[in-house]
Amino acid sequence: MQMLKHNLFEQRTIGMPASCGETLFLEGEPCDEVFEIRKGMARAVSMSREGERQILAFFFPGDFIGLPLSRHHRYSVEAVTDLVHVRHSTQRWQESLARTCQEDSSMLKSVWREEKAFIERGLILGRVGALARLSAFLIVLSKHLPTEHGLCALELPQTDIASYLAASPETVCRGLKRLREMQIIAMPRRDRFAIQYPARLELLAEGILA
Amino acid sequence: MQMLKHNLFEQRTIGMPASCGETLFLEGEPCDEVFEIRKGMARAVSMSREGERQILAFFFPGDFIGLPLSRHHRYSVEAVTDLVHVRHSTQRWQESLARTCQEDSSMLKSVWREEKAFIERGLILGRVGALARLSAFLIVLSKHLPTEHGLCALELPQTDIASYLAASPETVCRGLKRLREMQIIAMPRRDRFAIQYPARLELLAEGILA
DNA sequence: CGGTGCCTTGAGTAGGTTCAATGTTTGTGG
DNA sequence: CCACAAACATTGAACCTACTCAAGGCACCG
Repeated sequence: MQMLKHNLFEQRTIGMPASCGETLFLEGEPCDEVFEIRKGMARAVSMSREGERQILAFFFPGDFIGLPLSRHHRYSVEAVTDLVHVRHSTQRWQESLARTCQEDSSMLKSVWREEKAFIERGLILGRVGALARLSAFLIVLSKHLPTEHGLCALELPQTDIASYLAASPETVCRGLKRLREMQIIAMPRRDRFAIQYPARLELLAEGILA
Repeated sequence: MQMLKHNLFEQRTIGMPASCGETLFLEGEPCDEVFEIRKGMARAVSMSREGERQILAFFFPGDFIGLPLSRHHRYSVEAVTDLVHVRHSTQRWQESLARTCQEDSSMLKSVWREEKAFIERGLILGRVGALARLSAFLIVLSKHLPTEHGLCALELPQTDIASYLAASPETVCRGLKRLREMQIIAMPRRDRFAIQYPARLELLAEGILA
């Protein structure tokens, strides 16, 4: 295991806490720091001039965000849950990128993960039908969320899901209800869920099942 | 002007032609080459298992695509119009990135442009109302397309627009008609358009105007 | 115990999809 | 040069989904 050597940013530094709702950085601010999520969940938010809020992506432990690809941040990032994160100096990140990107591509991968998060939403929003979008989202979520006793912790207001899916909160609520009734997911509590029939959920996500 | 020195990829190499409809690379292929668009227009396409086709992004002259952020391409790229492009070795691209990314961020910018293309679609798909999405798309397009006599060359089938906007072709057609009737855009031919009232188009895009 | 924020449910409506038919443009071969 | 085919664009009508509006329920917090 030489992973540690390659990437300065993986370990070593001490995580800082941020509490639910806190803003890590704002759209338009200069890219001085790279943020690494260690624990919890964050959201990328974009605001149109008239205050229309859109959630562009969610980020999970291991993700690096606010990469200095442009001079200023193109989106704000807020903590969805309480989280632990690390701030790295942009300059050191860039140096480390220069150093490692000839040998391996571990740091380019972190660039990729940021990009992937945005592509993912595009793919989800491109689907027809609110149930298909919701299903696709749950599948993605379940791969990132910590699981215990077979239950995913869904510490995410439905309003956020709605904003991410470009749907109304009511539609999200009804969609979840529908999935429960179809026994495809279980939700013993509002903030816990389990996928009971992954195959059927996939079918829904692909728009095959009604 | 020291731009040329920084980035190996900007000039010098000879462009190769590709004709309308041609595939530059396929989803799943290894990232051996980086593609630079010199002239024309390309589209990123993703296929779901059942053959559901989605257009994820459009690319324009100056864009670098197929960046080696992951081992395999996450989307296919096809020529929308006849185009001229350059293929760079991934290895040399990476070396050049390592060399330049300490001094300036010109190459990181090209990473950013790829990412931006995906974010852009997310922002557009997040809007409510087909007219708003279409308007937002036209605004973006008009900034990229070559203009002559005040007319943008829209060498883009409406079906592609529909796929990009996650709408049916009929809706796109009716939307364009509506914009023409409102005198916000002019379309003397099917493949030419001009924005007559940018301000009103923006309002539509923001969902303010009906 | 009352408040506040979020979730849930219902009813009515508007907007977009689908289906189907027609029109237009482009390219091809006679 | 014309005729025909294929692909794309346009239009209308019926249907249906998801949104809006509005009211009530639940849970957490002081």
